[in-house]
Amino acid sequence: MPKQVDHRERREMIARALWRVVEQRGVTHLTVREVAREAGMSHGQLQHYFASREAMLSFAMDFASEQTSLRVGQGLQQLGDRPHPRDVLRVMLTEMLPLHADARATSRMSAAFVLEALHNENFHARARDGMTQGRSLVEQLIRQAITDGHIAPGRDPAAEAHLLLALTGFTTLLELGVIEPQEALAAIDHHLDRLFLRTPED
Amino acid sequence: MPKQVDHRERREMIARALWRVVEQRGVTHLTVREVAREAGMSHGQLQHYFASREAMLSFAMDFASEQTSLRVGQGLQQLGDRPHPRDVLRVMLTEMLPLHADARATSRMSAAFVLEALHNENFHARARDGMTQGRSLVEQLIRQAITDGHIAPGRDPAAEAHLLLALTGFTTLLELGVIEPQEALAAIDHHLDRLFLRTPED
DNA sequence: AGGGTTATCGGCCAGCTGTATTATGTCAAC
DNA sequence: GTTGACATAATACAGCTGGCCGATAACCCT
Repeated sequence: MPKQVDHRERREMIARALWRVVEQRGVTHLTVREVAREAGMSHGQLQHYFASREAMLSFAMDFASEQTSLRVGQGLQQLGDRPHPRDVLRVMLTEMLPLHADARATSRMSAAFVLEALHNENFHARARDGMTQGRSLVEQLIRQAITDGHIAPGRDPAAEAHLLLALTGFTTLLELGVIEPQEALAAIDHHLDRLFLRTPED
Repeated sequence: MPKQVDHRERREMIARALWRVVEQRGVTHLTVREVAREAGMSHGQLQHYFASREAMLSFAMDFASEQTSLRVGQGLQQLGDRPHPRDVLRVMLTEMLPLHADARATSRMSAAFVLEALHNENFHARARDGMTQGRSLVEQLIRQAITDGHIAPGRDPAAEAHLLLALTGFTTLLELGVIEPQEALAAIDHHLDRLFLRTPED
């Protein structure tokens, strides 16, 4: 029944199957055949949508980034107009940590991707650029917050941005069950509480 | 010339070869044959020292933990008697981050190990226990520092311990070249500066 | 209605994987 | 000097890997 098919949609479907394989069975089981099985198709069919394993991985990773950005965007939208920068940072952090099913899938993809990126020039550049962009974003947000009087002027925007990004280190602790989600959230709130000044309008 | 051979020594030599493979070529190239080649022996010989691939990985990981602990211990020794808890935490953090060759090797091993541990019950328990132990250590250190007046009594020891452990998240930023080592160190010092009180005897 | 495109399937391949087995060489003890 | 344990090497093997190709079928357009 080969109707005309939406390739983009099919690829996303395959990418989600790939995420499930990574999440449920681990990177070592990330093979073309296994992904095809998870997606409910033959590996011949899968090759019709991805010419190579690398192309499949590449798409799945980009898609994971997109979906994470999307979740962050949705979280920000719920904060309404002119949200407090503290809440903005909190949304960004919590959506990047494996605190719920969607985030866990993309988080594991990201971890596996980074590990491979260290020995793949193509992947490396993209991972690096993505993170550098995030770093600039956070730093700019902090600068603005200082200007707006939400953060003490003495704080170093670069160092504070680095510290916030480093908090993605909670990922490992959460995944291994060393700490519970609410403990991670409490620690993040502690950190943000000390970063931001208590201003009257809050 | 099969003299009597120190098995432990041989295994450590193989483990270091395994680290080099992981560091230089990536986890995907972590195969019995590749490790044997890196160690300069036939894969038949390697099998004489490790009955299975899993046994080899297991040993290499334990050995990485040991060596990391050793480096931390050496760093602490250089601080002399009764070191300031701030310096103790700084040594622990800096030895866990990929800031020099030895640390980078064990750090990458650890990252690969965690990723696999999520789907291997044996590995999972050991990774979890190791981190839980580290968590307790840091938390106890903070409690003592509060008692000794180095940290404000209002601080939550658990949350502060979690934040410090989360700073291992610098690993990813460093490995990808998003930030430079001195930037990570500066951020860590910023954090420690705010955690500890300035006491007269310092 | 028919020709061209697209979709799907199944099997094939060379290469690599971890493991098991066998053969050969080398030492120490009796 | 023979025996037995140990060390090393080489090979065999079944299974899986990613990539490739041909067959078949379903659709679209003219």
